[in-house]
Amino acid sequence: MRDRTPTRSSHGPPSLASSAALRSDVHPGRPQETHVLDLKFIRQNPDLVKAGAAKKRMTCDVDRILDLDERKRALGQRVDEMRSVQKGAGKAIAQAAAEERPALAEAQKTLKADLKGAEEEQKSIDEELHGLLLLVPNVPADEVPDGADDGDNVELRKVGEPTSFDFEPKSHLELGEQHDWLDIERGARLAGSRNYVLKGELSLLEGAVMRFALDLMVSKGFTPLSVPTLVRTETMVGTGYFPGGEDQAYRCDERDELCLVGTAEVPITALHQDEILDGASLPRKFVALSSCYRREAGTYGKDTKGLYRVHQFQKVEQVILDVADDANSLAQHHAILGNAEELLQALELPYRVVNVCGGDLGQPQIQKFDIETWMPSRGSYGETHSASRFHDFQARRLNLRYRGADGKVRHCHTLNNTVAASTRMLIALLENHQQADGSVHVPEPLRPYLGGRESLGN
RNA sequence: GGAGAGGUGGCAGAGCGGCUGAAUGCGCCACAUUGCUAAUGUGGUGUCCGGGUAACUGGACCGCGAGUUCGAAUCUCGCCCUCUCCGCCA
Repeated sequence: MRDRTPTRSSHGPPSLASSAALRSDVHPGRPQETHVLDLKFIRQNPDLVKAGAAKKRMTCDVDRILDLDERKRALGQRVDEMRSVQKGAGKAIAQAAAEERPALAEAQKTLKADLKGAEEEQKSIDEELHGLLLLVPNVPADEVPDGADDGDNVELRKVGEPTSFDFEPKSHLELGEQHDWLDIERGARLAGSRNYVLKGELSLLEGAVMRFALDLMVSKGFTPLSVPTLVRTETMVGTGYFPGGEDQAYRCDERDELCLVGTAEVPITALHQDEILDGASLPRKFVALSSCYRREAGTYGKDTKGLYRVHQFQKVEQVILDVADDANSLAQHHAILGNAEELLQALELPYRVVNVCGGDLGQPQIQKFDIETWMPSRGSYGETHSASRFHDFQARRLNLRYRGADGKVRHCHTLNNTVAASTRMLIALLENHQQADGSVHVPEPLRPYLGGRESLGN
């Protein structure tokens, strides 16, 4: 018996999706069992898991899981015993005189057949159990407010006031047109709807924001990374996006079992999968700039205008891998939230922070804070950042562990937050910093990245 | 894409059908010893599942999966990955 860290954990997304397609055959190089979750926790706290799912407005068949678990363990004992007998007999045969061997070997055959039958039963139980476990939602933290959808998210604070203008403000689309900064039509011609081309100063501004965000995080001790954005299906499962999020990801065809990531969170968090890190090396803080790809399936007719909802954008993402300590993780959660707030304040943008309610939470997170930045053309705050805390959910799936000072091996805790997502930052910058003549004020920290320019479009 | 080689414990590296969960070295831990450091000696040192309060104990794991066999790290097949050479290419 080992480590019984009394922590929660779990797995899997809400929609049933194609979990069949995600089975062992798609997980090369790793034993199927490893990224399955903490069955022990579910066994010991079934009601907590059920209540957690209910809070997230999700369903999961805990009773079926417990039933399978019990059968699995009983069967496991039987199989272990049979194998023990088989091993003993095998050794006896090895030592027996040559002429006695055929008879002894013959006697082993029935045991072998029984064993095989039991193993097959074991396998089918494992498969069903594994599939169900992948779908168990992580138990939300106590700090998560109750609620059904984003309308029930709780505002924690508002920083700055919605920008007021003494002229009729333009939308980022209008500004883009005025300065020939944005070509939506040709973007669509090149790549379909929800695609765009940034031109001239706007393209430079994008680069400036991304670089500023990256430098800000590096100055805070985060290690910059350049990571693959095309990853294995396995990596998507490990980070909790699959099963359930298949429709949101672009996938390569059968020649390459790869997916385009929707965020650098995926490759960064999975960087140390299957490793046992030295606890003294934690926390590991990473930041990466990457392209992000989102299919936006099921959003037809929603946010169809402009840069708000697009298929591809650039994003600087921060990720922390840390020890399994709830209080510490909560503190880190607030820290990464603070990092993003610092960026918004430096860019002189008004925003608010909300504590996402249970019903608006995904299956992997135990808590999420969203930052919404004021967007004049929407007349409201629009989501620009999302800070998530996962407990050991992702680490379990990724088999990401560390050895603590006490010598014990535990799963890490993982957290991540946006630092800056290009398109939504551009909307906020353009619209909040526009002047009466259509020029755009450049916040001080961005100027070094724009050759010292104090404003664009003039 | 073509041709070879290979994937074994934290690392290096043996093993090539039973006595191997795995030699040996390094690293690490403990104890001993030397006036500190270094050196030396002895012992220990993987992960996962299950049973037991515990000491302890059954089983699995030598890239992954399937197969042959009474028995596989060792043989066969499929897959993944790495390295070298050639070709192609930003």
